[in-house]
Amino acid sequence: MAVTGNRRKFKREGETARRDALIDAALQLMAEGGAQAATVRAIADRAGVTPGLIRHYFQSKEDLTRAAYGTLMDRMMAANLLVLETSPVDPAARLAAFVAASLRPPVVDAEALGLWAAFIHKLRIDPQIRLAHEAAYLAYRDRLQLLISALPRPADEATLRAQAIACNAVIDGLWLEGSALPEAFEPGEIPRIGLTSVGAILNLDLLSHLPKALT
Amino acid sequence: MAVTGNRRKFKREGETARRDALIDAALQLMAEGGAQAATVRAIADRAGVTPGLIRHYFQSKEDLTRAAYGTLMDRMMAANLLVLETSPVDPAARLAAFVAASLRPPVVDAEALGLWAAFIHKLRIDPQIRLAHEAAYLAYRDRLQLLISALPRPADEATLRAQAIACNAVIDGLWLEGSALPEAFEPGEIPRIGLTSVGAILNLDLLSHLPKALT
DNA sequence: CCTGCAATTATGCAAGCGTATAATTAAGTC
DNA sequence: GACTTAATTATACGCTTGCATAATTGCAGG
Repeated sequence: MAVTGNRRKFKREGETARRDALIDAALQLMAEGGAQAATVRAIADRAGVTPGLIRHYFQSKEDLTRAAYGTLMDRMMAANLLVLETSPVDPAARLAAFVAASLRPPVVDAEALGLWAAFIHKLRIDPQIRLAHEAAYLAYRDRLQLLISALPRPADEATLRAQAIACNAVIDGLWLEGSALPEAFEPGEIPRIGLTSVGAILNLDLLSHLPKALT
Repeated sequence: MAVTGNRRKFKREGETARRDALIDAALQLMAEGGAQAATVRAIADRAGVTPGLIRHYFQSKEDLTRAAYGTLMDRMMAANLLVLETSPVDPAARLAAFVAASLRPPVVDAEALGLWAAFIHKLRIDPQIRLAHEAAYLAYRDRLQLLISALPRPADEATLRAQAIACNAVIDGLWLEGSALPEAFEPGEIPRIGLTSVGAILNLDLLSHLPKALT
């Protein structure tokens, strides 16, 4: 990297910029090569700094990892909200758009799956990460349940919960398989099956309610 | 471990026994702590041997890892077959039993999920592991499709495929969430929702066809 | 009994890991 | 422009990793 003489020149950046850069680098590396690829040296290298700087902004590598997971969850949550903001008002169409968006790139993506897998075993060990994961999962499911409850029809709380869990499961399962084995599916097959299945679970036709974003 | 004097006594075992022991140890460790926990020393320690022996039975640690994944896939496949052998003859009841078995311990289990996650990123890198994964996934899905096609009703190939993918996705999604966050669900809720959802996708009542293995 | 061979252990090495600490330097302040 | 301070780099330490190699030892066939 940029070295003149034998000591590296550098520019001072704001704290948040550097923290973000380090977190980004860590997430990228974990997505590409799992947790083992995100070493302090590799992270620093990708962020364009030297390893020691990590310890200046984070108490430990574990601390950086936790911060990275939090950032990841925040981003996913924000992406979901964005989809809802730019989606129709008709309840069925809203739900269809939400489901379809969850079953396409960049959500369905091999690296996204890799990133998720890299954190899985930390869930069981680190209570802080576990809490963040639980909150994110429930937030997504609750959003789904809200979309379902907005449909024009009667529904009690218990079936709403069960339907939200079921729809969430279809989406997660398709996300998982589509990300792990993209070539095992035809183009557009995953969103289509997702809409059909969610529709079957909720007993309504979602495919016809999807805006022209479909292919 | 058992040491007398300063050199460790040992017993000679058959080749397959030692290989199995090493593979078992590797899988256990990966399930508990991810790929990073399965070091050659930890594996050898759990298998009750010294690290050097690994290189006597496997060309490298990567070689052992590949063998471990193959063994894992074989076991899962065998477990699925066993469920089918001890299940009823009525098509709907058979399908119900198969689905329910996939949504209970020991299939739904935090360590099983951890094991799966530990291999995920190797899928993208190692073609051998990727092929094994693809074969196992398609085998499971084909089995599911066969169970669906045995149901007493007309169905063309295309809808059969779509339904198999959808049912597989529900099962995978519920497996994933039930394994990652067991306390987010009531006892028995996951198999019940699984049967209901698969039933909704296939347009039939599976819950009433389940043998008394339900709780 | 003993002899030979393969299974197993012991030892060591080079590389990479996370972390601690000291030396530098960019940039704001007066 | 000297002075200060925090951001950044440089260096080093102890530990762990996968792997290679040499030294042992259990065990089967004479």
